[in-house]
Amino acid sequence: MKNREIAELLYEAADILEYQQVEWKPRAYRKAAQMIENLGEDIKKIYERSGKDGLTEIPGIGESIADHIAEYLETGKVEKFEKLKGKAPSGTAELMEIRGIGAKKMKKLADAFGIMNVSDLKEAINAHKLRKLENFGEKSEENLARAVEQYEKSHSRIALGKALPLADEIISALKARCKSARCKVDLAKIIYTGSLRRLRETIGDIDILAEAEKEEALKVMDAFVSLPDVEEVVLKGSTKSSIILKEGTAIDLRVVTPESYGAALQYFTGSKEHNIELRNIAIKKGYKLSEYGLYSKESEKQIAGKSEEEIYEKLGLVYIPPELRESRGEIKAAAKNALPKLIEVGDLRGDIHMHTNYSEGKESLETMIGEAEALGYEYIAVTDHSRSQRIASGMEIEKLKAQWYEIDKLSKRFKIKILKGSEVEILKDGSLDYPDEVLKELDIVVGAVHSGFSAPEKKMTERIVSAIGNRYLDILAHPSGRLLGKREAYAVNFENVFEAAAANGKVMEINSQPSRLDLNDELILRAKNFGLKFCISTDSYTISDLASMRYGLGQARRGWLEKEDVVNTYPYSRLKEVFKKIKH
DNA sequence: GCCGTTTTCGGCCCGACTGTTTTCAGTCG
Repeated sequence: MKNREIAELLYEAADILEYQQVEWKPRAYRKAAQMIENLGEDIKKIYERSGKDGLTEIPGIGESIADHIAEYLETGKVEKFEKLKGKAPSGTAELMEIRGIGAKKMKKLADAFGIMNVSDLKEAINAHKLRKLENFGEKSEENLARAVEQYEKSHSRIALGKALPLADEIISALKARCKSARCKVDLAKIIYTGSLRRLRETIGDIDILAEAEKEEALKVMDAFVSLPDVEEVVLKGSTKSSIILKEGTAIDLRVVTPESYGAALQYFTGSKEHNIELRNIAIKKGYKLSEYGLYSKESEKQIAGKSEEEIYEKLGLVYIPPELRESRGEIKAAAKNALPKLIEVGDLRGDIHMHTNYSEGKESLETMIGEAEALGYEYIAVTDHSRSQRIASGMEIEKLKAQWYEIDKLSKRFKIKILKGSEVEILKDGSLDYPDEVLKELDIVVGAVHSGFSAPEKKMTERIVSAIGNRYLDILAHPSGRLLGKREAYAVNFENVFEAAAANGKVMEINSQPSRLDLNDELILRAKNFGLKFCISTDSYTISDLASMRYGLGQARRGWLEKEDVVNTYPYSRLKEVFKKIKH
C-alpha cells in the first residue's frame, strides 16, 4: 500500500518548506499526510477507481496535492519534491526531532555553521560554537547538548505494553507523594491522557493530568519532579512540568483547576487533529475552545469545562470515546449520533489463542485453564503449535491427541468450556501443517505464518489466500506478522486476503501481545469494510499474559469495532456455530 | 495549499515555558 509512502513524502516536503519559512503550505501538507495515513483504504485503489476527483474528495487534499499524488502513483516520484530536496539540510527530518530545534533555529545553524544533521550539530556543540550565535547563549547550548543526548538514547516511540504499566506505576508513586505532602488534590483525578489514553500502539511520551487549586499546583509539581528515577527536569512551571526518567521516557504533568479539568482532559487526550477539528466547530458556533474550557467569544464567559461530556454536548456532539479521537470521521459521526457502540472489556467471554507447556508455553494445561476460569471466562481454546514449528516445540499428532485426552479429563473438573485447538503453521505452499483428518477433529484451527517473512508480496499473498481456502481453517492469526519496533510486516496484499477471508467466512485475529497488536487499528478498519468478523486473543505463554487482553481490546476499539464484530463476545453455543459454519 | 450554512478571498487552534530579551520569538504539544 502506498499510503504510508505518500504521507512520508508530504511530511518531508512540509519540513523543507517550513525550513524555507514558507507560510501555511507546510500545515496543508501535514494535514493531507495525516488524512492519507488514516484513510483506511489503499489510496492507489481510490485513484484507479475514481481518478483525481476521488483524491480531491479526501478532506485536506485539493487540486495541487492530488496532482502530486497522481504523479507519484504514475511515475514513482514527484518532480517538485525532488527539486525541494536540495533546499534544506540533508538531515532535516532528524534535526526536527531534536527538542528545542525548529525550522528557524535549524536555518540559523545551517547558515552560520553549515550544520546539516545531528552529528554536525553535536560537533558544533562540543566546540562551543553555538553560544556565540545571536540569541543563543550558554544555557541554550547546554540544553541542546542534553537534547541531542536524549535523542540518541531514545528517539523511538514506546510500546503501549510498556507505557501503560509504567504510567500506572508513576501515577501511583505521584499519588503517594501528594498524599504524604498533604497536597489538596483529588487523587482519583490524577490520570494519564495523550496517546496513551487513546491506547495507540506506541506512545511518544506519557502525559499526566491532575486537578488542584492554583495555590496547591506547585506542591503537586514539587512532588512530581522529585519522583525517584528522574534523570532530568526539563521544565517546571505552575501548570506544566516535564521530566525525563533514567530509562529515557519523557513524562509531562499538567495541573488545572476543577472548572477546567474536563476541558484539559479533552485537550490533552488529543489527538491534535481531532482537537483542531473541534476548535473549528467551536469557532463556527461563536465559541472559543482551549484547555481551560469552552468560552463564549463575545461575553468570554465559560460555557463548559468541568467535564469532557459537557464540552462535546455543547458543541452538538455525542461523547466520543478517546480511542476514536483520531480525526477519522468520528466528529461527523458524532454530529449525526452515528458513532459505533464500541466493544467493552466485559463483552469478552473467552480467550481463543493460548499456549501451554505442550509446546512453547510456560504453564501446564491445568494452570492455564484454572487462571482463565478465575478471570471469569465462559470458554477458552488451547492452541499449541503444530508439528513444523520445531523452534516452538511444535506437537506431533500423537502428542496433540494426548493433549485432547487430558482436556477431556480436565473438562470434567472445570466449569469453563475448553475448546481443542491448534495454532497450525501455514506452510510455504499454503497448505496446513496437519492432515485434514486431524484438523477436522479440532474445535478451532488458528492458522499462522511463522517463516519465510521476506517472500515477495505475490508469493505471500498466494500462500495465505490458499490457506484461507482450506475449509478447516477458522482464524487467521497475527495476519501481518509484524513485531513492533523489531520486524516489519511481511509484504502481502491485504485486499486479496480480506476478500478471500470474507468469501470463506474466516475470522481475523487481533493479537493482543504487546509486541504484536496485529491486526493493527488501521487494518482492522479496512478489514471491517470487507464485512469480516474478528477475535481478540492473547496468544498467552504464561498466566500473566492472559491479562494483555486490554491491549488488543484497545486496538479493536480504535478500529471502531462493536461487540457483534468480535466472535469471542458470543456465548459458547453461538461461537461453536460460527466455526461449524465455516467448515460446512 | 486548502476551504467555505458567515467567506471563492482571506483566513488558517491556542496557550505555556524558556532564554535572552527589556517586550518577545521560538518551540512544543
